[in-house]
Amino acid sequence: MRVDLVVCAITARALRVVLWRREEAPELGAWSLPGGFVADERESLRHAAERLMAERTGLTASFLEQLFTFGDPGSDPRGPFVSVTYLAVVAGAPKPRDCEFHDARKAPRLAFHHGDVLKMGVDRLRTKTEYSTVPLRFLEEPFTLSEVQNVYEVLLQRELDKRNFRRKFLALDALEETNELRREGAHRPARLYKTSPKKPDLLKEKGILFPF
Amino acid sequence: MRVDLVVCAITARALRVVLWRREEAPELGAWSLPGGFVADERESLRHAAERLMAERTGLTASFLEQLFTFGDPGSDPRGPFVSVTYLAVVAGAPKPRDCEFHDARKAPRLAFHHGDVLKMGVDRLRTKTEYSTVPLRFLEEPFTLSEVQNVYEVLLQRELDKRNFRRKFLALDALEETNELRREGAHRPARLYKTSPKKPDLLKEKGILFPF
DNA sequence: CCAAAAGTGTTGGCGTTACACCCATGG
DNA sequence: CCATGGGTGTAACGCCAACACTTTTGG
Repeated sequence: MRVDLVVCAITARALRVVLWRREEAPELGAWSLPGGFVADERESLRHAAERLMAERTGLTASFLEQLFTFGDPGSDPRGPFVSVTYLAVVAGAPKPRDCEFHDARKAPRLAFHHGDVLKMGVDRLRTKTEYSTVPLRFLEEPFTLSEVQNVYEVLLQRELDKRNFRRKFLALDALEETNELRREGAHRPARLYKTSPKKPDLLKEKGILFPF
Repeated sequence: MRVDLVVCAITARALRVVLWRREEAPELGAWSLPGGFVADERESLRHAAERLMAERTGLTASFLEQLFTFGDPGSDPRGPFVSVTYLAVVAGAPKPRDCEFHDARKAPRLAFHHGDVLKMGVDRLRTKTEYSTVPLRFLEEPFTLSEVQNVYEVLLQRELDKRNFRRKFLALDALEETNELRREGAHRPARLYKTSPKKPDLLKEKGILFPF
């Protein structure tokens, strides 16, 4: 049983995913997603996902969620594998080890079923952006509201109105104001925020969403 | 590798799920979900789900979707299984073979992790009710608008306004009007509808949802 | 004093909700 | 003619989207 990962980060106003160049046949030299095998019958799937993420990329996920389980034996030339896929979000702009971040919209053709997995991961992320605070996981704490808005704009692929975004996002009550300011560059310093400790990602309470 | 099923139907204004009484240890006599093992490495997960559904309940799903893959070896006393779970919807009010429909809100305690699976299935169904036409799969075609409204009311667990429901649901353009009428009982006959052939279940087009 | 990003309120339009009566039929 | 569920339109309200200027800082 395999675990395959869609590992996402946001840098330079674009969504990036970790790709990996295959070093053996079949599809030698093709791009693929990082992944590997569950160690043995005693390892949980989630543990395998965390372990493989560390082993393959050297990164730690700030959000990790099961995506889908592919179990169509004929679809992989390497053998009749079941592939459990995970979506991972990484905070900040780290450097992965032994692999590269690619712009999610300009990803090359991927080996095996990995193109489908990537699409499913990115779609899920974009959908969640509309009704959850998962996008906050792309940021290192503390962060500014402008940084939050930037993450949402990248994921939703459109610009948002600053005043509306701030009013609406603060109303979610998902953030905690700090007294610190970030001063950088020749302009007014920005107030810093942290995620509120005991708030879930889901916003089903009031059907709150982001249809700006 | 196991496949376990949450099989749902709606009868007598309540959501029902198929439960199965275990006939062997451990948990002999306890209620559980229908399921079984994937036949061999050549059988796809979806095929296994369809096959086990037929074998265990004698029913055919009008909607079948993968739910989640449970892979925590310590959680099942029978062994270190991976359990791929599916959500199934059955149209009409059929009689399952060798098992029983229970009211989803009054389900007894279930064996193993099946309580979690049931909750996950019912939650998913209720969530999908708000932004998809999956609930139509509970109906045999052709159906009346009142029957559609009844299904949505059962799933959303509240009453909906008849005029608003009709206007909004017809605007989805997910139904096809037929010229037939259903005449039953001492009242005006109801117009019959079918699902529109080429409409997807998802209504992401216009962010349409059901916050009545 | 200039540039650059942070921060802040109000209004009009549209979509949602609330609401009551007539219609067609069988018995 | 009576009971039963089918079928239909409008008006008030609230929420969403659009919009521009002041503040604070570094250089």
